[in-house]
Amino acid sequence: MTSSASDRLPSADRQASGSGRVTMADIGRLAGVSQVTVSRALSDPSKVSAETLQRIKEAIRLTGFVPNALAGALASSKSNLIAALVPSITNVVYSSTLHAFSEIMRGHGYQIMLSETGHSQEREEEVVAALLSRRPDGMLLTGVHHSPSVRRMLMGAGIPVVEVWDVTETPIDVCIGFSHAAAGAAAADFAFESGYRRAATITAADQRAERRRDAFISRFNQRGGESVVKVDVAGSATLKTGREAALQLIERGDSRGSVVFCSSDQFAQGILVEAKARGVGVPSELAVIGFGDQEFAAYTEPALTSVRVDRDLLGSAAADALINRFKPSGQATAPVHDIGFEIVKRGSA
Amino acid sequence: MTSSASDRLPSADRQASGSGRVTMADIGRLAGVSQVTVSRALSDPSKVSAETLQRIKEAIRLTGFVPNALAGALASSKSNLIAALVPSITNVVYSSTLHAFSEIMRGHGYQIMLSETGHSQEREEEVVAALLSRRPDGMLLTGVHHSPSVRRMLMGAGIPVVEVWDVTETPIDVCIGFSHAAAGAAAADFAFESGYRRAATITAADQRAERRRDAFISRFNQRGGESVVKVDVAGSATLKTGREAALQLIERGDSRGSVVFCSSDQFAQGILVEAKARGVGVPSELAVIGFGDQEFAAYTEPALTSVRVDRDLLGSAAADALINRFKPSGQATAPVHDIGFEIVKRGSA
DNA sequence: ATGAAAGCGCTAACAC
DNA sequence: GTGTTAGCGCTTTCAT
Repeated sequence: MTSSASDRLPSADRQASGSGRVTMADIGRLAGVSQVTVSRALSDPSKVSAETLQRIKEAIRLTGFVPNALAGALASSKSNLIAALVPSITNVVYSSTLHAFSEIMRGHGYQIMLSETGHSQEREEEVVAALLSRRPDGMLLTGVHHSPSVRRMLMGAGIPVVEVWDVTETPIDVCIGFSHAAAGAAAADFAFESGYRRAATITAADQRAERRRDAFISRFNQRGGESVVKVDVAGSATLKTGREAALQLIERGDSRGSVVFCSSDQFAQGILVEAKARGVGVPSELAVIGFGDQEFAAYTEPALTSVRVDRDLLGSAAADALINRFKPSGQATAPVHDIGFEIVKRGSA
Repeated sequence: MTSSASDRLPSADRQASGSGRVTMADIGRLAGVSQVTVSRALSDPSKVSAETLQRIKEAIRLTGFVPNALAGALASSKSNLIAALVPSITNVVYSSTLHAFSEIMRGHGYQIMLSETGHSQEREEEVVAALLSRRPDGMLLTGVHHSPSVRRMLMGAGIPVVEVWDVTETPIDVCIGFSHAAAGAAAADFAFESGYRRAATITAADQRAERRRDAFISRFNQRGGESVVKVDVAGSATLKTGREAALQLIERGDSRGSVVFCSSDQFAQGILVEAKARGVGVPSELAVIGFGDQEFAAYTEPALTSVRVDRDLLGSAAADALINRFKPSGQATAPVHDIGFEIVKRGSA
């Protein structure tokens, strides 16, 4: 009987009105109560008598009612929506942070609105404006370099904002990351102390990668290393471009004994492959330092020496910071949280 | 004067009211027009006189007004929100489809609400319900196997739904993908015709991968190949687990001359690395077929033979299908679109 | 425990 | 070209 009743519902017809049309008022009518009571039953069942609750639940089941969160958000000024901006979701480095972030936010009842900025500030401006119109309760930003306009919009929005993957003296609100300059310098120290006196860099078109590169070069020179060979790659880091860059280096002829500081493990793996294909020994003839310590880094041959960053922690700490800001007690979060990094020594350097 | 005026705005104070409090009515007051005129100026400037438009724009600039899309959506029953569900965003295979999809949707003014299902049907149910309450104008689903409850909710919602990465006789609405059974069988044909008579599979815990595996085995046997060695990996496909699986195969001793059909290029790369580390020749002693033809597949040593699927096309075709359904003329889209696949022969098999 | 009224900030008719 | 009047479907506040 129950199933046959629900089978007859008009909502089974997808091009027809559908459950989108059922409102709390309708449920109330079916359950013999007012619309507010339905609202209460859903937001805090303890405020409603057991029998009423039963009838309401039954009516919801029968109609396939789905509450309209848009209306709820408008009335309560709480959207339960979080906007998240990443340079690119196809880059594991960012998507893993996003994953960790959204898992936690989801657990607290928040939905994620995602947008990619593609490393472009203009794009970020458009996207931030569009997202803010959706009245998110909070926002996740990647990086700390934003246009004045973006900063203004965000400050004006009056919502918690977390910037990840970098640190700065002037966060918009909360900021969780590490110093890319420090990472580059640490890599240079590591290289120098491992005995290398010649070095090269392979860097993708990413602001943060460029800061690591610059810090690496400056520190390496400062400690007395030879002048560093700089290879900049236009797009993003791939195994392919890594191989090409490696080839460039190898063909220069003067790369023997160099250590190559890569802006990502993809590049580093490319060097490994190209070196193996050309019979160049790693690390004996060419040493490699990756960045990101991606999942595969420990399993290449030789295993990659890489700069490890806890990408998941970046995401989960960002989520925790937001959640914390939502509490009335909020504000307790430190404005800047440096999670640091670690150089993981393996076989490649 | 202009800048000093805006500098004094309360919206510059982030913990204060912020721009979130400015409404169209406020803008109207400042510009000396009614609220509706402001609404018109924003949605269709041609409906408003040039001078009025100017004053409205100025007022918006001064206040940092950001329209409330929540209210707009409620009033117009058009949210400009699209819900997208993927098993995992850290898997490039899915994130690239999502990327292509969201680029196009963004170009048409739609925002993406993202959720991960982690290959779990229960999880998908929760997530679909939560997302539907946000009244998205359309939804992207990965895969075609959904619980009855999900199908019911979606049919009831009366919005366009695109299922990607698979095909089925019974799509919820529109479906764009390819037959995994056909892909597995094609790989078996390829292997057999390449002369291999022994085979193995390495498969991650993914429904679609399992269907490819089963079809591979059944076709390989059917054509007279030896019984296929099946290695199933619990989690997702990584270089690490690929190496481990390869080791398992190699240590069995009877793998010489086998071809291994992998559920992803990550696995395939793992086999390559492990084989090289153990001095096992590829493809002479062990041949490898990957799946996905990821960016790196062409640049490993040897380059990977893999089943190529146009992941971007999957995303962009899905977006086009939705956009098309939104047009009054809509419905013209074919319910099922099989984009096929292609076996790319390289060095590994 | 439940209801009535007001209103969130917009868009959609319909006037003029 | 612009204003007025009604809602959209909820939550909030105040009664009862």
